[in-house]
Amino acid sequence: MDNVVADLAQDRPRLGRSSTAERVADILRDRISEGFFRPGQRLSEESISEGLGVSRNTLREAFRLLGHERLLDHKLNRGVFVRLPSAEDVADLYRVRRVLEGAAVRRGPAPEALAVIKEAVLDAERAAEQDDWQGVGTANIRFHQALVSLNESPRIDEAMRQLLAELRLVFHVMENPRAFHEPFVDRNRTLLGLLESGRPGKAAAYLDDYLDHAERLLIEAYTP
Amino acid sequence: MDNVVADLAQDRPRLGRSSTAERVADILRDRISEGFFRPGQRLSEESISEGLGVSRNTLREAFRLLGHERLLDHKLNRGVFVRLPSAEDVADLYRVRRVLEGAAVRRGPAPEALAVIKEAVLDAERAAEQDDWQGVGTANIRFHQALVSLNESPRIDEAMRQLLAELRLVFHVMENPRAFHEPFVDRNRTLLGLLESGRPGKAAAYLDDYLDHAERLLIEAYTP
DNA sequence: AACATAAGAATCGTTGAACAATTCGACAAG
DNA sequence: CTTGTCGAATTGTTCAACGATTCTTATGTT
Repeated sequence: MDNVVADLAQDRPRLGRSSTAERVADILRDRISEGFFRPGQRLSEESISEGLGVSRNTLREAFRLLGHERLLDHKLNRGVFVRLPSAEDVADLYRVRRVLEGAAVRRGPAPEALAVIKEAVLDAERAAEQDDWQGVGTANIRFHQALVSLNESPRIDEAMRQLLAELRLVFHVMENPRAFHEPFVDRNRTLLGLLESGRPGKAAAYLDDYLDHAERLLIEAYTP
Repeated sequence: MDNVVADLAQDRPRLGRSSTAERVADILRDRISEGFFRPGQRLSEESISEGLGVSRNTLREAFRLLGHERLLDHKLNRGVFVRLPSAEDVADLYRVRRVLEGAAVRRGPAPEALAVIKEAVLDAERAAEQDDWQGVGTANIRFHQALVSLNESPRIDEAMRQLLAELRLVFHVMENPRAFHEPFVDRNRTLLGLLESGRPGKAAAYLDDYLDHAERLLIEAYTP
């Protein structure tokens, strides 16, 4: 019985998990992430509150939440816009990635975490074989999220989630995001191998080169 | 003329920089940081909105902002409380510090950034001589903020600001926060020396030990 | 006396309307 | 072509109201 109680305690955070504003934020976050709302687009309070059937006040609370996640840009008296990251933003996002992912691989893999990473690599390879580049993209995101989870820090996991959501904004203004993901299917496989072989230094060096490559490719293809 | 326009563009972010909700959030953030509102305390919407002369809706927007900074805890239908970090939170904060500060020292110092760090060390030493432990605390915070700035990443700077604000919550529920800061005046000096001598590896190792020490001390003295 | 239950008060969540403040485009004047 | 002015549209903020939820207190039962 104690086991049951302990297990249930895990779900406790999900209990408070519902206010209209937060649910609205969830919806908008999904819409932005899937590209329904394009970067740079203005989100009208009136039309969206009417469309979702919530009051303007509630919608504004949701806007604040997403603004803090850097998905929306709140300009005083002018409204909220889907964030359009600058080239400088992209550079900074990769600075953060180098720090977070670098620390992760240097730390070395924990057994279960490594299984999740391997799964992401396999998913990416399967999707690539079927020319499903959308699938490759999401698998790639899962890969890096799992990589960062090696730090075993909830706050770092959360920061990485936000970072990747922001990066997705960049992909949405690129011409052909598919071609961009292509070379990294193999590189993920290689990085996984280095992790398994237990050579943190080697893996970290490879990761640095990996991220340099990705950033360069992204900046080139990026037209803000 | 083009120069003038380019220069002015720098100030553009400051233009949007004021809405009542944000100013309210600034006030509350200061009050929390200085300990006027204690961790665990509930902040009544009615009394605070009346006290500040703003409407409940505006106050709630401010609450959302601080909630996202982990300074407030928003419990559905029960109100907002000043966050009271758990021991697990403290452990996680130090995990993040190890990553962010570790990456900073490994990267090695830039000349001007090093000047800011040195200034913080001197401030701490001066304050310590006068038994001004409040001053030592703020100087110590400046030291670590400057340290992290070696990463040259606005997002990491921002994350560190939030982290330190959260850590201040912990200090506010400790019995004697002064004694806690005392041993680190010297350690900051030592770490600075290692940075100047240009041995990133040595500095990183020392920092790890530094943070282990600080975390242990903090956990011991912490009564949540 | 201990406990469960139920009524009541207090507070939050959300809405809708209202008005002031600000932005933006159009158009007229210099 | 630049500058000033007007007006429509949108945001910023407030206010009042009501249902929903939590907390408190009183009541009754064993």
